[in-house]
Amino acid sequence: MKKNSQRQLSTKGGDNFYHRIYGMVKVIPPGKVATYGQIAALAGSPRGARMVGWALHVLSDEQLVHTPWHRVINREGRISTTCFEHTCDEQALLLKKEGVIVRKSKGNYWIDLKQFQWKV
DNA sequence: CTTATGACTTTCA
DNA sequence: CTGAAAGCCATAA
Repeated sequence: MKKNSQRQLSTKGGDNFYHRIYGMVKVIPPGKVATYGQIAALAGSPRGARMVGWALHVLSDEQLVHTPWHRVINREGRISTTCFEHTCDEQALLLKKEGVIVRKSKGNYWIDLKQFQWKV
């Protein structure tokens, strides 16, 4: 039997930590933000930051409404992908409404993690 | 089943 | 300090 470097049967296990990620994101209080690594660590995978991004990426529009994905940002306290589409603008707006100070710098939004990073 | 890529993070030089 | 590479799990082809 070869050692599977990558899990082909990803759907195996039943309890996908995807749902855990969603739960963590939903637990983020308003006016606070969390990083992918933080959510991943809380979800049980300290290095699963990418999965957090994927998890949010695969979320349906209706799920996005129930999930404060805008409170999830990268380690720099900045929005990833250099802003996908209008989503970044919406995120910044939502965060501002919650009281989070979002600085705009050359098309990128920066958030003060020292002040707004969600701490358990 | 294998290869490649991704809303990321951390470590080494 | 900056830059490059590896690591991680899952999805797509």
